[in-house]
Amino acid sequence: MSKAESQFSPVYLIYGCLAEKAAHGYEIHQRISSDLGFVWSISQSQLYTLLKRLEKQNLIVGELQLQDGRPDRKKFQLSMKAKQSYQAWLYSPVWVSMRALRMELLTKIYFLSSQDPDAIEELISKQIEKIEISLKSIAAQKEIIADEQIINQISMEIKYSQIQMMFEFLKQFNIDQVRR
Amino acid sequence: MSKAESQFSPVYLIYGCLAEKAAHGYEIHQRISSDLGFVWSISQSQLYTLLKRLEKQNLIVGELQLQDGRPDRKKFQLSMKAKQSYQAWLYSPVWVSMRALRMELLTKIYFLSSQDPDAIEELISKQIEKIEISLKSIAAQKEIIADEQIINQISMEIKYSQIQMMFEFLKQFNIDQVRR
DNA sequence: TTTATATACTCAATGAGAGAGTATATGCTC
DNA sequence: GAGCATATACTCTCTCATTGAGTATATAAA
Repeated sequence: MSKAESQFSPVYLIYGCLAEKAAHGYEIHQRISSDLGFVWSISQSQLYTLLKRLEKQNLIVGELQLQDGRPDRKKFQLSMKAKQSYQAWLYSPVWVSMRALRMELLTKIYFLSSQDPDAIEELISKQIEKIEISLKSIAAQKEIIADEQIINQISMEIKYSQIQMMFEFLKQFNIDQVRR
Repeated sequence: MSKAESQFSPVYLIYGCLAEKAAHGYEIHQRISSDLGFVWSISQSQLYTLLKRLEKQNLIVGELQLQDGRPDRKKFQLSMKAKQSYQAWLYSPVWVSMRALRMELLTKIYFLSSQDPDAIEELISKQIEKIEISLKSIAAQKEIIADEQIINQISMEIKYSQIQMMFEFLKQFNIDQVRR
């Protein structure tokens, strides 16, 4: 399980927000908290830290806006590179783990629902395929480790049931729910 | 969800190993990888970093052993304080989240199975109670957010199903499996 | 003879995440 | 009209998690 596969940092959450329109930190945080508050919980400071890092890496570009009566703020836009990596991310199914399926896949569906609702169906069917393959490989692994430490076996059993559950869930997922 | 409730760092994994006998880093890593490799994946360097931190905080005490033909090594023991916190941890049910139920609870069961197998039953029944309460509160929350962003609702739905699954799993858990 | 594996640990660097702090304006209550 | 909470907007510090690569020696396998 490589880093790229297993780790999903909130970077794409920022990209997703900025893909629709340039925004400043506070605004992004508001949106995430209200629309995805049960999927992600990201603190203000964490978000700002992340924005700074992305700006330093030239993945997003900030422009300071002076306001009076209000604190100044910095409006961010996606760089070309970030735009591309966001697009690639948005349309591809996630690595099969419960965390990714719950957090990352739902996030993709959320952004697709306002940015490209017609693509949701295909994403989900690609995801279902990927899960199917994964279930088979977990089943095979279960056989292999049948003589190992019982705790490992139980752990794998639980993992299997969870993914199976997501499999069923996605198969009967009603796309109209998330269409706007 | 406070840090203490939600975060389970591998610290207790180390405590659990050292509770049985003093050991050095390499040994601990071997044991975790083979017995709990599907539950945890912790790199060598992460383990050594952690050992250093715990030693610095006087939670474990290390003693350098010079070897010839082999690299020197450091044998660690639990401090009194760590022993107490380990005992308290070992017998209490975990915070209800999938991650904790899969990783932390199984780890407790694993250590109990060699350190105090008779206590497993009570731990599981306490855990079941705790899950029951949690399921009720999630169900109530589902009602409350029924008008919120659909993605949040779906996320909560998934969470509920997962925990329900663990609930059923624990209710029919056969303790003899893990008894030695 | 070379190469992989086992033993044992170090170091550097990045990233995640919590927590508290700063500053100003508006609205609301007593 | 005095005080107090809330909304706007962002900063700073610190700890801990995690990866990746490197060091050094001995033995077993090819």
